[in-house]
Amino acid sequence: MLTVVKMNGTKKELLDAASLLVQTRGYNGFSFHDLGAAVGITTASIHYHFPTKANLGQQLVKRYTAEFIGALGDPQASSPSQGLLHYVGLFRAALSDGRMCLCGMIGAEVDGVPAEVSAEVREFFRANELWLMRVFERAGAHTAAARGKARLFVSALEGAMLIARASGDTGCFDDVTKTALAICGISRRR
Amino acid sequence: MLTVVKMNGTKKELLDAASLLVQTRGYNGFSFHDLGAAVGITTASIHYHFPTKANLGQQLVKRYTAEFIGALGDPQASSPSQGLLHYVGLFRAALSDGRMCLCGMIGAEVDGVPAEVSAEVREFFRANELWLMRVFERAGAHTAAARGKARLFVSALEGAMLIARASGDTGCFDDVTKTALAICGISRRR
DNA sequence: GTCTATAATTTGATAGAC
DNA sequence: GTCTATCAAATTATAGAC
Repeated sequence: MLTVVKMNGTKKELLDAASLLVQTRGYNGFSFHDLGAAVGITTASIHYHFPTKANLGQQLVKRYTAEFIGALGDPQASSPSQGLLHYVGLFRAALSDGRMCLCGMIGAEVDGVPAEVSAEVREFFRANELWLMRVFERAGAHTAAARGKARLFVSALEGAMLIARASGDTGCFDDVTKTALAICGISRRR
Repeated sequence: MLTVVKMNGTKKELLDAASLLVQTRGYNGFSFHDLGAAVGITTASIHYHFPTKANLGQQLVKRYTAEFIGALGDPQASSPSQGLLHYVGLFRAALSDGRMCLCGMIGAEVDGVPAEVSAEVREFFRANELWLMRVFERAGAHTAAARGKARLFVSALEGAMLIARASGDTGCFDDVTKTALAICGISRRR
């Protein structure tokens, strides 16, 4: 079960700053020094809030997943095409901020991060697939077809984010989402 | 222009081992010690072949791009659907070996790697888009539509690789390529 | 080409004062 | 909660012998 946890000021600031660092440089691309400098405290103080870097990473991904799935809301609350647009919007917002999806980033590095971190990333993709499947099911797809569309959709968005950032061309992402939405979203029957 | 460079034994072994390390753990997920241990030499000896880690990364991506595009061959040598199957096969082979695409990996980490490395990654995606565009153009698509399909196709494959590895489920990749091929490849007109 | 030795910095982490 | 001080290990890199 995904639950959003309340927390005090500094801990939230640390998670926010760490999120930005991971989403731009990767889990192994930032140090406690970088993080402390971003928030204005020493590396020793970070350890008061997070005993280890692995624990920080785990809490980071847990919070991200809970907030992401929470922001998605009920997959059958609106029309399928509206739901997909909403879904795309969450990824697009991160990209506009210069960020990769947190779990897309750590998912790439999967063999280079502690096991407790990668385990949380797996949960993120499981939850995403489920949410998208329900959208496609509402649109009339049966389970297998819905899973296929869900996997294509999330793959295309993660890949498009990655390539848009690597290429320094945000338009690449918009091209892909436009095509993906046309295929999976508003599939008018002739 | 992309050219494949001849090189002696140890340097090739280093590039091969470094490739595996980057494709599994990321550029910032391995050290010269890891690399030396994999090849059986000391970190000091690595510096004889590559002055810096950034230079190693640059040569790594250059070689990868040249070999990848070289393996693709002429985009209009066979039928579009055969060409796309061949393209998918290159990604699938890496995944079967437990690897992410080298440039997909570094593309994610783009803000956390030296500029000379990220520049080479940009070139990889530019070359991929061009190759796929020529395939879709041969299939009858005009420039804009061909670019849209090319971007969707490469995005879906990179994203599917990432998620398949993160989820520990290779079937995820096969699901996506099957759908992507059905959409982009053998699009029989009714 | 590869090694030993070494250097300079960085990194994740702990102890204990305030 | 945050700091100073400190630590051990890791990391990239150089000098010079073989």
